[in-house]
Amino acid sequence: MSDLLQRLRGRGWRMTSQRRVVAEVLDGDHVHLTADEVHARAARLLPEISRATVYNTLGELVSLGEVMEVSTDGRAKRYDPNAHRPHQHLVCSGCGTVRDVHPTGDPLADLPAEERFGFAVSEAEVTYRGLCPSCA
Amino acid sequence: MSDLLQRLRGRGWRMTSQRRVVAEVLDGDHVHLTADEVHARAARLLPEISRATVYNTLGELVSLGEVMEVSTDGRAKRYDPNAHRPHQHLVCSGCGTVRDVHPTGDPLADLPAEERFGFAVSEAEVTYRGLCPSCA
DNA sequence: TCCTACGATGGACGCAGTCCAAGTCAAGAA
DNA sequence: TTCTTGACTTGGACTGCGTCCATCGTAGGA
Repeated sequence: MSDLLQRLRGRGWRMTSQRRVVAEVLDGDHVHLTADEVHARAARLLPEISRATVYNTLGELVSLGEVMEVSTDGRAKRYDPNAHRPHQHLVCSGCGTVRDVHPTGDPLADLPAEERFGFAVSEAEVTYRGLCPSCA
Repeated sequence: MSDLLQRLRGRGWRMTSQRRVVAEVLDGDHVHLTADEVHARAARLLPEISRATVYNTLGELVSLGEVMEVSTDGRAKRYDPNAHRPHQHLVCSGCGTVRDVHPTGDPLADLPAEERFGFAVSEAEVTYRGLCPSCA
């Protein structure tokens, strides 16, 4: 059983086959899937799983901090299982694929106090855009 | 007549009352309105304007580079009339309001070649998140 | 003034996501 | 092991945001 499932059990999750399958799909390869893609992959393992359950489970994983929600364009949100190591995203303007990247430097340091307008700024999200090798 | 309308006319736009009104709404105060908000304000000036027209006009303004599309959360896109001076956005996690900010430093410089994975990276979008004074 | 191609209209449609009432079942209690 | 119960799942309806399309209207050149 994966680390993820163990952590979830430790947090008092009732372990159902649906939740196990969703966690397994996310844990698999570190791609950034949409909810529908997660549903499609989960359904290959557990044909009767419903969309609502996938949405519920993803939402719980996000609020537990186990998964990151990424909205790169105005379309479907993507789910990033790599929530424990801070990182930013590189998005292909052609095909929409998303890669994790680890820039040097802290964008928060680039925002001087007089540009914060009294906000309590807590995080900076950076999205790099460009064309991936196959789209270029 | 505003600069915006003059530029549009110079680009061969057919000047209709609908387009004039949408441009006027965006040119007004530099808030970041959703398409629906633009429609509502436009309808105060021209009651019969349709949603489709507002969406079309906003789309054209974006592709002409006169307006920026900002999607801060997974919900409705917002339209930023300040497209000529490069800037980033500061979003309140409480109420969702968006402010333009001008950070020092270039986030592109923080992404080393070995983190670009062969992508032709052309831009970096930074979203700062935090609580605004009234939400804190 | 007339013509016509570009733009506006509004209603249907599609996708992403949420909600809800009813049914199911994981896991602790006995 | 079986019972019990409340947490979880289901699927279908619904909402919000955005797009599409056939038809109608009109800006602006001839």
